[in-house]
Amino acid sequence: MAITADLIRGHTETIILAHLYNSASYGYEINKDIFEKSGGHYELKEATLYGAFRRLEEAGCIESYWGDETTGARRRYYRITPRGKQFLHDSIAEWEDTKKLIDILIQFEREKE
Amino acid sequence: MAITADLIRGHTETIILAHLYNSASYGYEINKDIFEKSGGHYELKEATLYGAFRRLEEAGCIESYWGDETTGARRRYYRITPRGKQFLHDSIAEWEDTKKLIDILIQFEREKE
DNA sequence: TTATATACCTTGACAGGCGATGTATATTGT
DNA sequence: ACAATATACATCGCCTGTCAAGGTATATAA
Repeated sequence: MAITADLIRGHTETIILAHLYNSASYGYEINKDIFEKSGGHYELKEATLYGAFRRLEEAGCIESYWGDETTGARRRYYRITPRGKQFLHDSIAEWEDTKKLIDILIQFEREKE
Repeated sequence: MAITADLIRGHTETIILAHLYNSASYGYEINKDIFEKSGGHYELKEATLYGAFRRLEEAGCIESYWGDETTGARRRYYRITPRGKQFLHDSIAEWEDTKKLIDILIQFEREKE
């Protein structure tokens, strides 16, 4: 039942912050980048994406502003804040710890053959 | 905000199945094992544990039976089924994929210094 | 003029995890 | 004798992140 998407739960914000680290971007583009970066294996659902933006902005990890496009659909850009960078560093450190922990916990003694 | 426990979400069933792979056990003991195996860094909450047992049993991944203790509190033992072993193998394969995917998605271009 | 791509956003439901609480038995300390 | 602790089970209601579905609007290609 559990598909990959289920295991990514909790990493959405980290993924977004990593994409914003060096340049501001907007929802649609971020999601396309993630899709390509994942080799077409993963893509955020829009509701998940915008939910994460809201939480990150409330937490002061990102700031948003409207782009000045004169043509095409309007875009809301997001830029990462110093707090967001700190949060990203902490999240990645936590991920490294969690990875090790899960690897230990799912070890099992294989039956002798 | 996201603490380690949040990132373990979705792995509870895999962790339990790994612990049951070679020998049946019961809730309290499994949780103690996990606590020790994690070096005291992680422990399942009881509600989480028993909820996972229920789901795993409904899915046919484990079977339960009462122990025959003549003293002390009764124990409900769980043993893994062939279906559970299959599920475990699949979950671990999925975890390996997910690990790689997340590692790719949280990469970011570090600023030049 | 219809479809597709770009781009935003919200609502309601679901599922896993958690805090709190409850039950019962056995052992250890005072 | 009594309290505290450890063992061992289980449930209830809440919280939170995710998702399916739906909605709005602009520009371009068929």
